[in-house]
Amino acid sequence: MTKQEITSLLRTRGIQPTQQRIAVLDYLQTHRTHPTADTLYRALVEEFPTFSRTTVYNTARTLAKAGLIRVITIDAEEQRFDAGMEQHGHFRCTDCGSIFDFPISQQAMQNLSPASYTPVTMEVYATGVCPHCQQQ
Amino acid sequence: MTKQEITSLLRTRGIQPTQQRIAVLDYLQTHRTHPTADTLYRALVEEFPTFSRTTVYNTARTLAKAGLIRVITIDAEEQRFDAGMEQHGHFRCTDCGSIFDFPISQQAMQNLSPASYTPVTMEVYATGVCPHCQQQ
DNA sequence: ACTCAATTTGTAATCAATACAAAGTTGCAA
DNA sequence: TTGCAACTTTGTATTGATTACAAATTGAGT
Repeated sequence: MTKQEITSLLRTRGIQPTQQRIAVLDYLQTHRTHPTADTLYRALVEEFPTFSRTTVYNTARTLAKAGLIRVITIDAEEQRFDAGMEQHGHFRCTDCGSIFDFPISQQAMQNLSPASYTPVTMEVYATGVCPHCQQQ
Repeated sequence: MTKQEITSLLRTRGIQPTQQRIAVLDYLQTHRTHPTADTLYRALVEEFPTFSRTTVYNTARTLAKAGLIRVITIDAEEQRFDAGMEQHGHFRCTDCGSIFDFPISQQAMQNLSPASYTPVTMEVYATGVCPHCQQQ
């Protein structure tokens, strides 16, 4: 997605397309690494010398509320952000700490939905050792 | 589960059945309310006047490592504990903050499992407004 | 009882996240 | 363009859950 497209996307959601917001969403769309707030800050302060950690949190909350990103709490330590809005699960390696996406079929996801509630969001978190670390 | 049963359960897992550990596991098995560390502390300090918050965390980690309880991170704020080891998902109401269990069929859970990883644990978190809050 | 290791406990420290107010920016109307 | 009001960003101070740590206590085996 180009910055132009991000700008109009934000506008359609009623969010002022500020430089910082565009940069954060752009970064998350480009880097599907589920970064923490700190990682995001360190990356973007290069581009915006006055960038602030508070802005990361403010922006993330704004984008999450608008359904443009999701907040991942698979790691109890700190929250992570993901611009991948299509259906998928997250796998965290207990060895290297990396977080990987894995596909979940539409059918499998629908089967999960609890009968007595009407969930707005649904997250699937798996934990174990990733293939790479298993080889070690 | 009686305290006797909890005691031998701990023994079979190679965990010293101390008063505090028995009390924590007993509380979690009796109260399926997904309490926070603080809630657990306030409840148990009544019984053990010298009870400490640190013990809550120590004990929880020990029990979780042994597979006797699970740590729930559906709420980014603070972690919660659950002695329900059978298969189920968690629903958090964004209004009242309560967390409810909901059933997940064996089949549905197996369908989730990612092909490229071998997960050790799997959590399903749903968020929305619970029936009770929807009536308001 | 005695001893050594495991556990508990209280306090201090850590650190992610938030509160807040000042400074900066943007949109809009005249 | 100018000015104003609302919104955003930013830096600092604060909060609050969790962990580190060392002293005190408990427990198991001899």
